[in-house]
Amino acid sequence: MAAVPGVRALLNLHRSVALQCRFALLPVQLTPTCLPRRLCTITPKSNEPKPVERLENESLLENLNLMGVDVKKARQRQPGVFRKVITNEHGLAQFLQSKGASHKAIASIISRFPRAITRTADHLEQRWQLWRSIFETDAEIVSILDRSPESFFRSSDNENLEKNIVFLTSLGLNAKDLHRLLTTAPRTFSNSLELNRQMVELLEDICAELGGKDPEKFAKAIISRNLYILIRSTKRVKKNIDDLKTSLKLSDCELLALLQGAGAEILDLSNEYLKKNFKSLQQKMASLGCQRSDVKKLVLSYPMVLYIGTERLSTKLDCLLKGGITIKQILEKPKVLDYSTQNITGRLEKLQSVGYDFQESGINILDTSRKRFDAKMEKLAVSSDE
DNA sequence: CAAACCGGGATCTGCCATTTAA
DNA sequence: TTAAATGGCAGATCCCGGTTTG
Repeated sequence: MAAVPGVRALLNLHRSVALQCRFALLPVQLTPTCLPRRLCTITPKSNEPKPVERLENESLLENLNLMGVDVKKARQRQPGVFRKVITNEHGLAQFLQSKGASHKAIASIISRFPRAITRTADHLEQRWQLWRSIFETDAEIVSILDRSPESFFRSSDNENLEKNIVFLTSLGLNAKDLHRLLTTAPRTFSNSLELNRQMVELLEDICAELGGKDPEKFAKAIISRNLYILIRSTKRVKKNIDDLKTSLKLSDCELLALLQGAGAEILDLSNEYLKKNFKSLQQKMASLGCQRSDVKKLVLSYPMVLYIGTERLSTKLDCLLKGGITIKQILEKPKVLDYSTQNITGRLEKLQSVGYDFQESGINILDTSRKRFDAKMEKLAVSSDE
């Protein structure tokens, strides 16, 4: 508002004074802080009060406070930043502002990832341009920074970022895939090229081991189906694949199909979670009189069932069964499990009120969008009136 | 035409531990 | 030795609608 330019002028003034002070103090400060430390290493007396080694940069603290940064939180995250002699908080703020970030967003970004203020203007511009090679607008980038400042700022290696983009493109991911990837899992692009490469190699190796003919295509398929895969550890992904294979007793061929299909989404579950969910799924199914083969069939046709937590899955199934649907029907049309228990419950009630017969009409009606469901309900209501 | 099939979109960071660099 | 860089982890679905099929 009206006050903003005034404040900024004040900040700039303050900044230039502060800089002068810092430079003026620099040679003077270095001597006394270094000297006692050296003495200490020669005669270490642990009981003596340690000389304060490096003080926090006072003008920096003041600047950040004025900018609305949550200094306490920031200090807790990255204390080292606060002892730096030269920082670029104003440069960063101006930069982000020029890209359309609000003051509030900027403060929040620095609060959550203080090291951002150590980046130079040139560096920032370069990194931004690299991101812009994937995004259409600055606004998209701003919203991601606001969501996850760490993804953008954690690495200062722009060259590595560039190599990642080249690498991912070389996998056959197109512009749209890259866009989705950077939007969804921005951390991927701050990974070292090596780390990303290792995951891709793991996937390709697995494909080859299972007798797949096109490992590159396989890796690409998994990445585009599971955008989080590259921010998982190879250890985790490998273990999940092994576990799936053994617990379901899958043939190579079945596993291959599962992984490059809907199963890709399941790979980034934590190892424990996957195991636990599989176990409880099996128990639940057994208690409903199902065979092992039923469980296998269910997982193969609808892998996301393993994504559902023990408790939730149990209540969801019970809710369906209580509504007059058989487990056999669920096995045939597992996608009904996609919907929330609340949603299912509501629909079951409505359907019951018009006397819908699941045995006769099937349960597909549960697996449909709200709009379509409501439209259908209206027709049913009319016909049941007559 | 309605029903069934099928894939996609939203979302997923913020912290801790270890290694590397200065 | 400190700070920076990097790797890793836990957490835990739901919904929509274009297209094909019958």
